[in-house]
Amino acid sequence: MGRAPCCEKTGLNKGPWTPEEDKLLISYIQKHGHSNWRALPKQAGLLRCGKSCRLRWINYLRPDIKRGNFSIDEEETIIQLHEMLGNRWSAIAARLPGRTDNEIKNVWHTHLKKKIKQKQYTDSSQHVITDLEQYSDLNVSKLSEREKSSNHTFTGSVGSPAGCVTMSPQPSFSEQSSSSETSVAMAKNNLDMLNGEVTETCEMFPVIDEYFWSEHMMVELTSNSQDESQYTTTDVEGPSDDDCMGFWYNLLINSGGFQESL
DNA sequence: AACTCTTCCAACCGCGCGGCT
DNA sequence: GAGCCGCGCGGTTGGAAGAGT
Repeated sequence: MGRAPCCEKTGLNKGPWTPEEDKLLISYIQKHGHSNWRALPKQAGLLRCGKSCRLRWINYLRPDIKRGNFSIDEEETIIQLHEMLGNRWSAIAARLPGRTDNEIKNVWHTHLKKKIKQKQYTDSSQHVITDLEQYSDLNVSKLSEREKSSNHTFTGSVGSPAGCVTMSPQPSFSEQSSSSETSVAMAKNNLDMLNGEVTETCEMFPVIDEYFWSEHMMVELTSNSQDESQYTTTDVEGPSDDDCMGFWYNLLINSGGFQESL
């Protein structure tokens, strides 16, 4: 049996707060404070659960909330604090007066993460190509053969072992090796997989994508991969399809892969 | 103008922790 | 020590708004 719900759900409002509800909550807290969130909605005449009231107050109605866009300084502070503290949003919020953990979390996921990825992409793209040069026997034509024989399309992230259909949870960039070992290991795993030495799902090798250029960069290698138009990207945040394809070609050309196809 | 896609953010959900009995 | 309860946290989601076609 699971844990009992935090409040009686039936008959309670959910979703966006109305101005009337806001008024009720503000005036109640101004008069009585919020010593007991669970009892508060009833006493304030609100058809909400205590948890919802607390969230509304903390994230939106509190008088010391600073609204509006984050300044550059605030963004840099968040990035620095995130490096130190990780996803401890409340701890980060405690160091940014007027900002809430929820707001910081949202800003991180919508703006800052991309910003960092973009920077890391610029910084790291060159060494990955160099690493793959060392693994120039990665022969992607084997992939085409396997695709033909298995009659299906391999889909994988750039940098992940080819044919890796199931994406495993990704370590954060800080947890990944930033050295050449990672990309060489990935390239080796590609080859091993093509040689049938590993299974098609892979758990151990991190992909470049998450903190490399975008969160969900996927490159589909279709069975007739000679056709340039068959390289497509989906759910891309960041570089355009053209950018991705250019980069992908660079990887293959530099690593000696796809020479037959090209 | 109409439709689709993407982005953003307020709000929800489930879990863990600590205090109390 | 066990069980309950309330609170706080972090992850996730739904839908509105904006951008693109």
